[in-house]
Amino acid sequence: MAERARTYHHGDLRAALVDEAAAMISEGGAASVTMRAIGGRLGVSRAAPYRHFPDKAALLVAVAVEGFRRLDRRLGASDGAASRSNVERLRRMGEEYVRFALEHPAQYRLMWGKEAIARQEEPELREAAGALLEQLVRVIELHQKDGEIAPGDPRSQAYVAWSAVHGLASLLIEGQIDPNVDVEALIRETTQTLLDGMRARGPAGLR
Amino acid sequence: MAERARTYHHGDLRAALVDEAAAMISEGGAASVTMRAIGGRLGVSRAAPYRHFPDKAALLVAVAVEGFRRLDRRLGASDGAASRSNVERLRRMGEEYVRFALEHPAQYRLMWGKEAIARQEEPELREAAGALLEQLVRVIELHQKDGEIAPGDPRSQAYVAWSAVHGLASLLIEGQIDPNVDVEALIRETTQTLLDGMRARGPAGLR
DNA sequence: AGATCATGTTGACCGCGTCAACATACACGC
DNA sequence: GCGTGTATGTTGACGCGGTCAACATGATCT
Repeated sequence: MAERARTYHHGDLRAALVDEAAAMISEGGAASVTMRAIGGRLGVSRAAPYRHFPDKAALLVAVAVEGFRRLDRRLGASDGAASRSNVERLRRMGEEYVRFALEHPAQYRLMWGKEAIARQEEPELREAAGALLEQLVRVIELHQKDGEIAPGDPRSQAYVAWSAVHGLASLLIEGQIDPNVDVEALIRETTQTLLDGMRARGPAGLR
Repeated sequence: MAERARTYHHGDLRAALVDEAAAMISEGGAASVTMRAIGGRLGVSRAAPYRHFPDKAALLVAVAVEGFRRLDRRLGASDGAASRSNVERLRRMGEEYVRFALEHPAQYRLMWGKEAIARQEEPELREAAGALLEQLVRVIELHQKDGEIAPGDPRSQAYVAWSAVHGLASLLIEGQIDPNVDVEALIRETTQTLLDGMRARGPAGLR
């Protein structure tokens, strides 16, 4: 958007801070992000960020929120690319989800690292993650209409699906998976198992 | 084991440090663990821990390793409690896994927070997590023999199962799940979907 | 132009991880 | 029993990082 660089105090620090923090996270992990370093890279002083964020945690929250939004958009795009009413939409979303995490491991980690970020509920974060969930719910409802997924509360089904892909992404990112494993195959197997399970049966308990 | 308290320099600092760190993590989160604070609580000075761990990260790794071992034992116990050759073993393990995470959220988070702990591969951690995986693999092999789970590489199936429960645990712990949801029901639905999916079909791709 | 606000800078403080120098207690050979 | 060495613990100091307060300066509005 507005691209003016050098005339003002800085131009658009707030946005630059978020971008730069995200970049540093990608390059050197969250630990490498320091108020001094980020200021230095942007040519401002260490305390400048405090005019835009109350503290470092707030800046990191902004980066995490941006991450959720990017992921949200990406899943939306992948969904749009699927032929409409195609039963494979959910599968594609799941695969794209995991790929996103693999491409941006440090940021993805940050999106989940509430501990290091904020202890109280950040409404913006909650909201961004909620949008992701909503998107999932809608696709599941579509699949239900096609008879591709068993009837039942789409929200709890969405949680189940989210658990599966987030868990896999997590395992992969944290290096918990044997490097000899074919990652793409594992992603496919996970989504396949998930879809099979979701198709099988209604609420629970009846085997 | 050896329980002598007050005679020696300290008695058994190393173990006490790990215990105390784990306790502090439970109470106040990982951020509340500081070399000075932990020393204070144990009546030693801030530098004392350095006689037992090269740095703070190593101490935290020890706590994480202990977490993996506890979880491993707990799953083993829950498995033993199931009647032998019962097809419900995997379900029980999955449910116990999530419950463990809910009961020890901060420690569970630490077990996955490599970022904050160590960037290079900690063999001990890897090993402890590996034991967990092995246990899963064995149970899956059993279920395959019973025809309860489709044939296929039990290791990749184990990863799929692990993904599901770890993902759910993660969502729950990080508060990503609507508090109105019935957690126990969600746990059951997740394991049920997982089991249904694993029963359905072999390798992948054939629908 | 002058007042006012937004934005940025500098100096200082404090807590934390960590190392080096020093202290002490236990262990073992005589 | 007694020195001596090693394991364990303590204290002082350093540097880094987050943050606040006081100050500076560019922008904005009348």
